[in-house]
Amino acid sequence: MARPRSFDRDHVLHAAERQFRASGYNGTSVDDISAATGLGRGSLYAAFDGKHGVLMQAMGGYFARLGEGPRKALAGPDEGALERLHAYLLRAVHGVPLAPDVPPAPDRTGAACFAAKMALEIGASDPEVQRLAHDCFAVVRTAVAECVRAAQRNGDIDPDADPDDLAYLLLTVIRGSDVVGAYGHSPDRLTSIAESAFALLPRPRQS
Amino acid sequence: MARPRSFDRDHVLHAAERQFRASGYNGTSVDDISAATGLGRGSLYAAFDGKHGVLMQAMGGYFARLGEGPRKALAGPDEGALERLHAYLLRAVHGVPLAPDVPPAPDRTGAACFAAKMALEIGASDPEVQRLAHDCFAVVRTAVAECVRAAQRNGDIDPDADPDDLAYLLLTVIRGSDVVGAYGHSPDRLTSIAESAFALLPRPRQS
DNA sequence: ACCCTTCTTGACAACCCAGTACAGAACCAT
DNA sequence: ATGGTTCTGTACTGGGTTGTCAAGAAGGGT
Repeated sequence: MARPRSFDRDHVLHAAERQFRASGYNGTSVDDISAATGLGRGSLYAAFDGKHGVLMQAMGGYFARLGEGPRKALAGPDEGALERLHAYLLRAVHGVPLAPDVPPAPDRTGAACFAAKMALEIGASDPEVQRLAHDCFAVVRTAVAECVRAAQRNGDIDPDADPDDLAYLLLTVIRGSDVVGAYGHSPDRLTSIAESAFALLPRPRQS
Repeated sequence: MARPRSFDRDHVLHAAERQFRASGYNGTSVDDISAATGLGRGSLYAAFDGKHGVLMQAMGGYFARLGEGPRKALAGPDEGALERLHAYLLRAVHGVPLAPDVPPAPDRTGAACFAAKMALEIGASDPEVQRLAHDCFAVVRTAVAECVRAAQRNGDIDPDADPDDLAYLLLTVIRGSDVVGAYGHSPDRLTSIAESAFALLPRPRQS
């Protein structure tokens, strides 16, 4: 018995995310968000509680999308774990897609980790953002570590290696590729970096 | 026959860099810079041409400091190249110090690469910043590649490995450690990541 | 057809910010 | 001492930003 919303919540949050990515948090005004999403100021404040609310909800959505990637790509039987890790690494360095049906980033600005980017800009003064970024890292890290353990059980990775250390290292490579790839380097270069990292994973000694 | 400056140029730029690091570019006002440096607005505009000028000069100073590190730490004879690379990597993941006599970062906000941070925030709309960040990456990358080549000549790294690929990978690890270490992870963790990366460098096959 | 609830829109006021201009202070050379 | 030149600090202005408010539009139940 009331007027329904005329916008799609996720669509709005994706547009806002694109805007935040392109201009940064402090570089985007509420009017920018309004223009990017098509919503008026009032609707934005009513539905998302203003600029910061939009950011938090957009980051929440990003976190959910980000978590799906490693969980789906890395979970599975021990057999093939190394191959899954390989495939995930190659995809991860190219970023997290906005939607499942738009796999490649529209341009390079969409590739870097949204959470990391926001955390670097305002995390120092915004504990919520900081914590969300930390969670984003943790979900990737734990999934990778679990996959490494599976590969070790299958005899594809040196059992003496510490899975958590390797996961931290791979997470670092993924995050670093965001930065390196952000400007001035081609996607091919990122793929090459991912391949190098994968190739250097410690294989079991052949006795 | 004129009044001399009453401030130290580098000191001002360091203070501005700290401020930019802490609040981001768009998050710091000219008044913030004024407060952090002690200079009035007029002096800032006369000496540095406003906010953007301060940023560019601060980034220029950072670039000079950044370049010194790998050049001094990595250059040298083939013998010991691997060890130099090891030492450099361990230091690099902890950031570039503001001054040679203040080696450790005061707090974690000072650790991440200043150029990368600024490029991520405003590089998309500021080609100058983008280029400067690219140069910062290149100087590290080429120095690392050169050191890898030296280590290869000395028989410490697999001669079949591509030095440029390895340099890109190590650069990525260093950049990634900035992001991972920015919030929520201890310096020990960064050291551990650097050690893991170093340990995985391809050694020559023992025949 | 009517009404009530919710959404949407545009405008408004208070505030902050970048950049400029002007007046005063400091310093050095003569 | 004095003058000229440069630096320093502050006040001002125009533009942009945020958050709020009230009036209008739209839809569903009765």
